[in-house]
Amino acid sequence: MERKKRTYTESVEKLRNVGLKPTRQRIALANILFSKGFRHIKAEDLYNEAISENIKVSLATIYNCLHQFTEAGLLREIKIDSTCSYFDTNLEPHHHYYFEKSKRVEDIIIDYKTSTITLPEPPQGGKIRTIDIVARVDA
Amino acid sequence: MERKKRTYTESVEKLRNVGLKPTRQRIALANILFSKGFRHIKAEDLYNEAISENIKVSLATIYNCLHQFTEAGLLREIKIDSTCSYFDTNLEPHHHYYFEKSKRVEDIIIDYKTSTITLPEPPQGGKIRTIDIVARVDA
DNA sequence: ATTTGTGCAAATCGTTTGCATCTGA
DNA sequence: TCAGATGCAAACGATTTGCACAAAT
Repeated sequence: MERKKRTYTESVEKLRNVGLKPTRQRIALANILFSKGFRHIKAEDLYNEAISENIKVSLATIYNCLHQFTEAGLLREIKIDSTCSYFDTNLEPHHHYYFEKSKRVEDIIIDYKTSTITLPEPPQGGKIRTIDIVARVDA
Repeated sequence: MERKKRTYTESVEKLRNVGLKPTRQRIALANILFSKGFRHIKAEDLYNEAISENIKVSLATIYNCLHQFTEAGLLREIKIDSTCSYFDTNLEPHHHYYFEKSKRVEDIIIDYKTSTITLPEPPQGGKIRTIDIVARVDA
């Protein structure tokens, strides 16, 4: 009970900090997303999890929130599979394993002591926003 | 005329080599894909290009062929954007710039003299099939 | 002749949108 | 109060599927 209350307060704070009004649904989703370690989650999964916790929320709101959280810098969207989007709660620079059979995503922490990537300048003077590395695993 | 005929024959050969029956549509699509340098193409684009060259083909066949070509090792599918798939005619190991505004894809040839990537072992004993590197450019 | 490919239209799937209703400050 | 959030169902766009017809060997 105490723990639950603390999680709730933390979610409210987190939302306020990024300028999002702490509504029932946003608080509940933030609780799910941020209270038990790093996660890679699909909209559908988050929806099911919310429903199974008796949170009254629609799929449209799930999508809205995921995008709002991403824009606010609470999540990072990862594009791995053309059939669906994943959202990552780990904001630190890191990369991913993608298990193609189980469609699961897992973090890779690259050791930059033994890794260097040198890219040529992008043509047309654009700035590189991110570099995504995905190791696709046959499992 | 002579050049056209040679391209045609080459496409027929190429299809036979990978065990695909050289039908009108497959030959025509192979001509488009493989006769003018490396390309990154979407199903829709290939369809439009085919139509504008008066090739009688349906979108369903475009998808069939792209997948058959990919399985046969003539193309490589690249997953960059969750809204659509790209197919790359360059089979050499290389990576990509993705211009997010124009949704264009361009090759990066990484210089492995100055780049090394060391990944930890994938968990669960799966084998790494490919490593995809996408530099997302704000242009 | 027999196998294989193709076209079409309908179905599917993840995601987005429009709009009426509700909620939080 | 009242801007902003939510729910619902319908719209969407890329891709796939089922099945009758056509083409390649």
